[in-house]
Amino acid sequence: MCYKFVQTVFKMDNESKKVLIVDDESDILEIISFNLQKEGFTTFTAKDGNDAIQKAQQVQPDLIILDVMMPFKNGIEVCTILRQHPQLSEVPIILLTAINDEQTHIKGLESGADDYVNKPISPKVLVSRVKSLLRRTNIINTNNIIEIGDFIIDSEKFTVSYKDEIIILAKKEFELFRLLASKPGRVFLRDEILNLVWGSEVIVGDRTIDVHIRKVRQKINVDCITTVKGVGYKFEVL
Amino acid sequence: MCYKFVQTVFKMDNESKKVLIVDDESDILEIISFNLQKEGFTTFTAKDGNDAIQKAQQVQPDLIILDVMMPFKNGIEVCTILRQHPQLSEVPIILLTAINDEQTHIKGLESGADDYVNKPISPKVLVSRVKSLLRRTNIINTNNIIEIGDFIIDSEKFTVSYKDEIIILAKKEFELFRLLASKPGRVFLRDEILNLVWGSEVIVGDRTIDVHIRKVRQKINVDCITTVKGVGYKFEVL
DNA sequence: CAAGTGCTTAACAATTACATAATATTAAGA
DNA sequence: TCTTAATATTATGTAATTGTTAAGCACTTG
Repeated sequence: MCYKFVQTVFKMDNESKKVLIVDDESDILEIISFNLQKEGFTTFTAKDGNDAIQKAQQVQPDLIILDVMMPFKNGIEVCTILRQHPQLSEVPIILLTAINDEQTHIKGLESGADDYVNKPISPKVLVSRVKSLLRRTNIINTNNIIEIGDFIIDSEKFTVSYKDEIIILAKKEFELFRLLASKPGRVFLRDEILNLVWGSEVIVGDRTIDVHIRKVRQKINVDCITTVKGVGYKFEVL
Repeated sequence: MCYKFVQTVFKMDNESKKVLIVDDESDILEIISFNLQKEGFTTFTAKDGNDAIQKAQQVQPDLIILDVMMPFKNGIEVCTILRQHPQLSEVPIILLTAINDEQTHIKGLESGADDYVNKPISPKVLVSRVKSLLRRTNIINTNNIIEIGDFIIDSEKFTVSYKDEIIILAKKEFELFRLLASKPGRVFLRDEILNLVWGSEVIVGDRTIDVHIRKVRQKINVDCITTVKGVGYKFEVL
């Protein structure tokens, strides 16, 4: 039996993704934060370039939104610095730029930004770009196929298959199964499962997990999810 | 991360990309040609609108740079004509416009241009825009023929056929279908679809995607587009 | 200018995922 | 074996998501 899996699978869906927003205007920080949180993202803010770099190191965000026009260090400078940082050089960055500012767009992309959004900001556009960029980068730099035992879990295709048979799981079921299978043998506490699949802000009853486990077990129809009473669940290949 | 990746792929790719430059001032033709060639592009030139259309048919360029102010036919007229041309309707077009000429910008985008660059031209800006636009259009496999299952999707002819039967799709329908079919099995999020088919600055209602999916399904009349609830859509050959 | 096409939206229907409640079952300690 | 806490199972209502249809608008074409 072969064990191929990736660590980044850990942070699963939007629910648990961290976004750092950097702007000197607090109104804008609020608007963006609000809209991203509404979509299940966890947000952090910084109000200038230096602050941004510090916060980025602390929280290790999954994506950074950077205003270009800022005091002390502007967005492009921050971007350049981040790209040279050992732990942050890979973080996707979206720049907020004034419309029609060609020079800035180019400098931005050259300094390593992945995308830019024009001001004035449409929250809908921004959220859409964030999701799209996260998915794009995720697909490019992580192996989204977990192969374990006779199971193949393909996040790109959103499918699970067992010995060439395709099993159709609903969104939550899929995420739950993928989480457990991402670290075979490891026990996930009920709290961990809640955080990673449902997100930290969402409050759901305890029985909800059980019910989803039940559905997965039913659909998978292979005895591979073990209950650890009083603790949680784990995935095991037989 | 994905930046580095794209960059390297690019330099290998540029060699083969053909760019047609249209302007009545020969100095400008030279400057642009020189700078694009330096980056590995193959360039062609035309000095007025009629010439442009003729050359475009001959060389089938991957991208066209069009000056707006030209004798005989201006850039916007040329753009409109190209957009109706069977083989050239999908070629990315960059307009060169006088700065601050909002009316022209608007007309330009309405006539089907993909981007515009203000005069006086900065070669660096222009080259960067060319790359960026090519990258954008490249994601969706333009200029290629996708053959998948019994489908043949021809981006040049703008046609889809299924088992020798030709299916006529409207522009958006075609682009939507092509996007899904370009990566069979892969789920495209609704946000990804919006960004890649409608463009990131456009805001359309949520039901718009559904309606287009419906139309494609109806016209295709083969069950090959699967809904993944809460996630997006995917194309699958059966 | 009438007819046609493509696109978007609104309104409503249909479907499905999900959370919860209620009850049953299991497992471990006394 | 009994007790109890934890989990399993089932059923059900509802909220969220998608499907469908038709209508309106802008633009094109004959």
